[in-house]
Amino acid sequence: MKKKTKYHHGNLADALLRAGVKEARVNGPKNLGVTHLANQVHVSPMAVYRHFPNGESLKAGISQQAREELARYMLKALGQETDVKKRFLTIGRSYIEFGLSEPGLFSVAFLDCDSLPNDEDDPSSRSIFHDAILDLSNEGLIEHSDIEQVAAFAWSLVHGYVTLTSAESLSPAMPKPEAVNELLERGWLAITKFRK
Amino acid sequence: MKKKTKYHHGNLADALLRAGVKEARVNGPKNLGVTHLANQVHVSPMAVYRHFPNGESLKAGISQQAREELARYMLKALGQETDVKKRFLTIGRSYIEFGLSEPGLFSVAFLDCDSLPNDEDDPSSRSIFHDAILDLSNEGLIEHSDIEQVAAFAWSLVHGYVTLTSAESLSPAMPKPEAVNELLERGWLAITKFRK
DNA sequence: TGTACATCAGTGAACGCGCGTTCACTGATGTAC
DNA sequence: TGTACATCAGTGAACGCGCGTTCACTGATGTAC
Repeated sequence: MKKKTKYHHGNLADALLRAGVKEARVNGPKNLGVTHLANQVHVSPMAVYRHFPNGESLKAGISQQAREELARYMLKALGQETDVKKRFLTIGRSYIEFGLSEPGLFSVAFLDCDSLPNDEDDPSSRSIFHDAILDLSNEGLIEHSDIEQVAAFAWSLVHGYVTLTSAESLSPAMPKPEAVNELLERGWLAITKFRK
Repeated sequence: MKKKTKYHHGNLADALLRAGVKEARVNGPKNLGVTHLANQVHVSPMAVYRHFPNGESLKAGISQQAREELARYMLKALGQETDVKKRFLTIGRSYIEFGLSEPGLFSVAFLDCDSLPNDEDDPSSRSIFHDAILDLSNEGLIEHSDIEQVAAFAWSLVHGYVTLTSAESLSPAMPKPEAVNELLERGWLAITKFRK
């Protein structure tokens, strides 16, 4: 963090992304422009273009960072838990926890921007959901053919809950804390007990 | 629609809101600023301030319009249907239909802006959900004490589905058309069969 | 019914701002010989 | 090891733009008498 005023910054691309994530944490999607972030990093706006073709791609990079942070949070919450149901509920719960405790990051994560296709081995919340649902299928708790449907159901449920609960102005009565457990148990019921 | 160039516009507030809704339909939340909308209505920007204290409140008004349009769509889909389950599924389905067919309006509807508290008798999607769930309770299909939980569950599910499916860049594999029925049936299961 | 006048609902020019992006440039770095 | 030079990674000034908002203003409308 020392203010070494060297002419060459070192790793400006990373610094810009980190500044963007920091900004996103506080202010959400506002202020993720070229000029503002360049100022944050004490660099002239033009320097940004050495590392990103344009402002949009910088924003996309920040969004990607936010998605990875979400995924890391979920993985950390999962830990070494082996029980398949607990794993599944933890995934949902951690997704919601992250969304509610980091609303700015969460909204930036799902910003609609040109997103670089995910690096194969980067963790993504989508792949975490998917893997867990594969496990459910392997355990015989759901039909193999239901995998996609279950993924859509589970992801929709938790994503919608976060979105609506964060938009304070709109959902005066989204029940907050203990409610999450029941929400997840309901989801679990719908996922494991549904037969066409 | 005739271009009567009278000095006094007649009903500029309405015209601005309608121009905003039109813009929202096409471009979502972008371009809902004072200057742009004033241009659309062929009026000087200053004229806007005769009707709205500032740009933010104009945007809030447009958002409100969008929410009402969603609610009207849902009510129309409900029609005179009396079967309580069909009513409930129709509410979910029409919410999703609206969201997917009018992504711009939908996103503006849930824009996070200073929203005027809803007029009591304006239809709102929230109150439609709530009424239908009251019916479920009256029919004995759910516990009375579960009303809030069920509302959160149902709304989260459909809202999340729309959000994720609309964000094309992020959810390459959200299954689209027939899938909705199964999603709703799953939801119905979780709502009516869950016991604490 | 006619006129005076307050009020209402616009105009049009201007402001300062931050934005994304382009330009020609220069200081620092690394490599070839 | 020393030097010449290409390349890399920044600077700094400038551009045109649309934004929200303020100003002093004027044309149209409606009401009192």
